[in-house]
Amino acid sequence: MVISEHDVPVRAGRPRDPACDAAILQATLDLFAEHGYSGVSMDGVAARAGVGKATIYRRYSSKAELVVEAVRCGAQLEDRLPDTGDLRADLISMMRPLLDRLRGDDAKAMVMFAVERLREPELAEEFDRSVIGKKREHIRHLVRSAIERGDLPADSDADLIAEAPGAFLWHHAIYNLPMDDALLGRIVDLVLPRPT
Amino acid sequence: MVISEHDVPVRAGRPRDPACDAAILQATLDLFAEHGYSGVSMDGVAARAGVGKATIYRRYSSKAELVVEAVRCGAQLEDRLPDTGDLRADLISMMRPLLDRLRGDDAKAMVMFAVERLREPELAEEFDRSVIGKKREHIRHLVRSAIERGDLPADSDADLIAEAPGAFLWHHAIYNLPMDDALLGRIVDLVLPRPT
Amino acid sequence: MVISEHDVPVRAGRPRDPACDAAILQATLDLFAEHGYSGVSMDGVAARAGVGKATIYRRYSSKAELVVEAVRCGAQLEDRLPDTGDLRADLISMMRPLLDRLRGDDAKAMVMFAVERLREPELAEEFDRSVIGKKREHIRHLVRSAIERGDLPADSDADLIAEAPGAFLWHHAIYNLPMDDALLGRIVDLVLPRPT
Amino acid sequence: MVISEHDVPVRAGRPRDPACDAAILQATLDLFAEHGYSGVSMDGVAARAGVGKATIYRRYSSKAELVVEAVRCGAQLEDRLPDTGDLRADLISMMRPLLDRLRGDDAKAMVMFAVERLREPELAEEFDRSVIGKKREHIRHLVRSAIERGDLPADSDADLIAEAPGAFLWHHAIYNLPMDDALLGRIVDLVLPRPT
DNA sequence: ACATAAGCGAGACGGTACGTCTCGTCTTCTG
DNA sequence: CAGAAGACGAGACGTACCGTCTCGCTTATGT
Repeated sequence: MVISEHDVPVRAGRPRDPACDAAILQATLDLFAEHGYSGVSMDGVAARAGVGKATIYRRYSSKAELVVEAVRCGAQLEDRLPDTGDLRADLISMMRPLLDRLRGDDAKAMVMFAVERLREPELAEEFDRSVIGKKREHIRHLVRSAIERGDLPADSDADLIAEAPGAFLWHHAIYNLPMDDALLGRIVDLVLPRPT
Repeated sequence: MVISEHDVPVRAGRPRDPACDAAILQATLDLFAEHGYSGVSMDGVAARAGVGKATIYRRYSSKAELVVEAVRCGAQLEDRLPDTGDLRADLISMMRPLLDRLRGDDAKAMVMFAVERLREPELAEEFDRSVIGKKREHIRHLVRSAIERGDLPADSDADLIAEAPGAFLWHHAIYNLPMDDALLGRIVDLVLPRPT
Repeated sequence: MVISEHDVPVRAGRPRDPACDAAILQATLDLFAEHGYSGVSMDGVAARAGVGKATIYRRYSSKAELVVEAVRCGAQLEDRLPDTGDLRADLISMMRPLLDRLRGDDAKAMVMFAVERLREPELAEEFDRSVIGKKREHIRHLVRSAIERGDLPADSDADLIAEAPGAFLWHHAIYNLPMDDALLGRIVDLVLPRPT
Repeated sequence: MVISEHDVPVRAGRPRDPACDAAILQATLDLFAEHGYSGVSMDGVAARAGVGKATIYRRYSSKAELVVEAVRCGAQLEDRLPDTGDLRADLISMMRPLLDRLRGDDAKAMVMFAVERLREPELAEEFDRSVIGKKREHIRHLVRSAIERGDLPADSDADLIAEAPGAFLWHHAIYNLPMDDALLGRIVDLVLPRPT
């Protein structure tokens, strides 16, 4: 029996040092958190990571790409998709992790990531498909289920409701509007009919 | 006899050349639309406008300020702030120009501006103060008036309603969701109680 | 009467700062003398001269060009061309300044200059015509005069004798052979018949 | 039983590949002739020779050493050192190969090598020790022998005569002076007393 | 009427970051 | 173990840009 040798192409030469990967990303995240995007300099990252500049450019072809990747990796964007039958609760529990991140230390990083998403079409597609898309589709599914159950009027605008969580949370994050815990409730109150 | 010394301060010496103002802003807008914020360079603007750099810095104290002003002026963001007493109509009429621009040829520039706003903290403050702030405040005023008139329940979330137009429109623009004329109606339908 | 305004083209803009010219050349010479060609770095020159790198590159398009020019200017290559009727004395007095320079602190710089001469054909022509050429031609003239006077045999190889001073001195300098005062006498003794 | 451990040290393991030696030197010479010393890069040599960089550094400890060796081997600078008892003939026969090379296709490489020798101190030492030194010393030996034989006056300047061939030939090559066959005779005629 | 204050085009200046390149070493895998 | 491939730390190179600063000239005002 032959093991498929195409899966890992067995690259010749010395393999990339994983410790460098980590050091670079960590240094980038640190500098980014401390001084913002323009405060990240390649020489700075290299120095802080104890790494040559070439070692960075071997992995990322530009500062923008480096920062995006650092943030993406640093902020593990994987969420659960709940479906309990209680639309309000499901929506709130889906919004919660995003709210937390947009409120925490990673906020800048998150926003930065959203920014680069727009500058790199490929990144956008990948991101939308794998992260945003699923959540949006799941919310649409939840809303339609609620309509079928009779919890929501038949003429509810499922599509627009599905956009509301992302739209409001990002909007608040971007414009530095208050991001307290009550916000989630206010959002569902606004876009869903009050339960009688 | 009264000398109006406040209106136009009657500066001595040669007055600023209005043609320069126009040339500078136009060159800035062109470069911004073509290459984004970082593609705008002061030397580039000066060259394209046929103007010395000092002439630019005499008007704007930094690149961020210049770009903000250029986009603001170029996109005519000084919209009318209607107050007819019909909240639905007022909201729709306030959203219309933004929708049109986000749909039109300037869409790219608008989105890029929003993007760059996030990359450069200096840009963000400028933008928020001069562009966003007034509209948001006006919508809040409209909603509160509607509540006072009894057109809206007393417990309506005026603040959140005021965010809805911007939040949804930008969200749709950024994620390439449909931007048809019906969108405006759907938004107000979602966040305002249906008129009985 | 109209002064011809074409002579000095009245360049627009701020004129180059002569203090920078001086500072740059001096810093270059210093570093070159201390650490050799590879010890000259553009950042180092800039720092030592208290000048931005752009200010250097505005004047010299590369490190090589900068160093050549620094050496050329620093080592004022203008010599007298004596003609006393005493060939031995004339030759020695023509060799003396070159010997001194090749022996002194500028030695490295001189050699360096000779090197760059070979790398840049244009520089070579200019140099040969204005500096080397004249001296070589003058020596040929002196030798021919000596032959006419009968101080030298009629079949003397004037051309080769004219090369001897340069050939030997540079050879000694390049190969770190002794450059004492006696050398000049030894050279003329070798290539000129001993006076009886 | 005696094991000859001195002649070929009988190294354990795989022996060095002679094909690598050749490929490395050839690639180095090619690059050197085409782009000069600074145009030779270790990565470039490795790529062109189809060889790993370690394979080069196992043979030569630095770029300077590699280039020196390449030029020395390529130009076959290990000339014979004749000693026939006829000083004129010996000198001419020692100059001949250098003249030929300085006239031939390798002229550029030779001159460039001499040039680069001066730019990189490391190069200079290598070159002088291994190439120049031996020949100079041999000529000195020949001249002293001629003096002992009485073919040359006792007060002849052996050291300076020993420099003449190199000094004049390189001087002519560098300054594009005529390099015809007669040159060799003219040089010995100038620095050696005519045979009566 | 003419000095003076300011605007203007051009471009030099100090500083800083970028992205590329090379050197000489180190690390892996294959023959 | 040699060799091919190539990653690694260090650091110089030459470019681009920012925001400031001179130049020499032009244009209004105000006395």
